[in-house]
Amino acid sequence: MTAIQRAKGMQDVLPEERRYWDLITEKAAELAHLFGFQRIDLPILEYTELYQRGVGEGSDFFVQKEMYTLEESEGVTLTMRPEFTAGFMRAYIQNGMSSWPQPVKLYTIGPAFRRERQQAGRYRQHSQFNCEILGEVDPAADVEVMLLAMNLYRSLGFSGLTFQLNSTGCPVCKPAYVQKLTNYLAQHLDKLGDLDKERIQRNPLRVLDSKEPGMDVLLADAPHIIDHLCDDCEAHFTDLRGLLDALDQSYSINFRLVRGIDYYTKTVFEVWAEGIGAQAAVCGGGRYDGLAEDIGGPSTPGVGFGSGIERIVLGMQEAGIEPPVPTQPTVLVAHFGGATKEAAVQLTFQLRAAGIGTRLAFARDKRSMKSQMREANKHDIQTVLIVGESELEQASVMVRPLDGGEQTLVKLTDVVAWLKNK
RNA sequence: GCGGGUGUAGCGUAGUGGUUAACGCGUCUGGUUGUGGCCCAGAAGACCGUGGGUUCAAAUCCCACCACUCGCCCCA
Repeated sequence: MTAIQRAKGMQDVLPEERRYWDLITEKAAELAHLFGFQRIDLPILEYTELYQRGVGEGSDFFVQKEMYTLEESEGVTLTMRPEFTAGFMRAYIQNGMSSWPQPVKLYTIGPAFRRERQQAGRYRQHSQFNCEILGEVDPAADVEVMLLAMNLYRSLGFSGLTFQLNSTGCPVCKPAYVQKLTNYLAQHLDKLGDLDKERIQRNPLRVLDSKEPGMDVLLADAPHIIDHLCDDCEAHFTDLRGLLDALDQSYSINFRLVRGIDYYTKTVFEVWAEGIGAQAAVCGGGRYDGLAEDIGGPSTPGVGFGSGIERIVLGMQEAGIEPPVPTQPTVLVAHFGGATKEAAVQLTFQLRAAGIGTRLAFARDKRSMKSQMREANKHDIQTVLIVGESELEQASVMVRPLDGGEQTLVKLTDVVAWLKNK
């Protein structure tokens, strides 16, 4: 493995693609601030226990196979964050945010790591925009994070977006529902594939988002969780829908939308977009009122979402959305080496100090003017400043516009003003 | 972990058994002495993914492996 090659599942973000990231992160931060969220940054490495507890000891499947874990010292391991929510909650508890004005609304943008086979828009290192409201049970908080996500994709120019909405209940009502679902599925074992039979054992809710053929019909008649919610969850869901309706925000109740982890409660939602392969979801979120206790802290409600930047980029490219190209210098300083090079370097930094984006022609010794002009042309330079010996004798530079205009001799002391008035 | 597709210069491709592997784009240089785009010329750049095998002869046929990619599993 000595090849010069990036590690499996990793991506280089080159300038051409980076401009999508710039636009996304810029819009995300702008919206987050508009909604009253504050940015924080969390460590990439956390003690492994945080994720073990957060996700549940039973889910050791991914703990062993899909997390990057390294040994810190004897018996102590650190894990590269596979997600953000547990880290948010840890930071909330550890920094005493329960004594801040409630609720606490936070967002962050950064990388997360999962050791899985890659698919379209799904990599081992991926970046997420995450928003969380901690310490609030009001369904209006759910609406805030949902609409923040939706507004982001709208402002980026997406069309054909849909909200997928469901409730996953709570420890009061979920177990009974899971039992009802299991019973129903048990009565139709003959219509299930091997994969779904295994899912019944491991996590019956997962049968709901099975991609096996024929499941649409079978699941349509299965018990749906929203018909089996406890009073509290029912009220929360009703309130949430009422608020969305009041906002004229459309959504699809999707009874097959599930979260496999126990700390999720009540609201679960996704935003779907086209053009990102088999994974339609461009964002996933929900309420996690049980998480704080799971990781060993005081009961703290929370709701939020995470959105994969790579998937958004993919969707934008698919939709033909063009982010702006970052501004580059429009002035190039050319020279002939020796004393003219020194003068050219001085002029270049003088222009930059005056706020004029400037590119300096590099040349170890001397370089043909043709070559320097070609360089200017390739970089969409509008004006070339030629620093030659004859010009220097007059304390001037030749100002050569590339749009076909005449070149003129300008005093060194007047160059900045000349360029600014142009 | 399972399955499909693909691997020839930086990028996109041609070449399907026979001399120094081709073309386009890109890069660099030049087309007289200090001036871009277009055009012209030249140069650099590929152990044809890797390793075996078949053959007088392999980029080309066979096998294995690796990588990339898409999907399944899983999805915090």
